[in-house]
Amino acid sequence: MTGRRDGDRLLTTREVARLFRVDPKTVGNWVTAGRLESIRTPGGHRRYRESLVHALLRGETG
Amino acid sequence: MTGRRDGDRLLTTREVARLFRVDPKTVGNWVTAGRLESIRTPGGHRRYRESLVHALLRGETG
DNA sequence: GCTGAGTGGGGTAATTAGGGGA
DNA sequence: GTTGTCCTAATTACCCCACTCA
Repeated sequence: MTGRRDGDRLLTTREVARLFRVDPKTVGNWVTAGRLESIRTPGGHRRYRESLVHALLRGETG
Repeated sequence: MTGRRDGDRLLTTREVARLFRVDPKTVGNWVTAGRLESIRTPGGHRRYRESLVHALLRGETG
C-alpha cells in the first residue's frame, strides 16, 4: 500500500521506549548509533514516525 | 479508539524462558529454527508478543 | 516561574546474542 | 533433534548529575 500518508503521528522517546520494552536512554542510543531514524524538534527533542516504529514492531526492518 | 490491533505488550527472552521453564538459549533456538516469531530491537535483542506466547502456553500452535 | 519530560554525560551491573561442544 | 552449559562481545538497565525544552 504505497498510498499511505507519510504524515503519520509522531511518537516521543518515552512512547517508543515503552513500545519496545526498553529504557528511554536506549532509544536515544539507537539514534546516536544510527540504527533508528528520528525527527528533531527545533528544540532538540526527538520524535519518531509511528509508521516506522510500527514497522519495526512487526518485524519489518525496512 | 485508535484501534490497538497489534497493541499487546512485548516480552523479553528471559520472561519467555521463565514462562516455558527453559533456558533463554532455548528460546533463541526456537527463533533460529523458525518455530517462534520474534521482534528484534535495533540493537539486536529479541522481543516476543505476549499474546503469541500466551497462545503457545495454552497449547495453540497456530 | 513552575512542573514534567527529554537530552547528554559518566559509570557499573545485568542481560542477551552467538558460536562451539557436550 | 532438542536442550543446557561454557565462553566472549555487544546491548541494555539503572544510578548519579545538570541543563534545556514543552
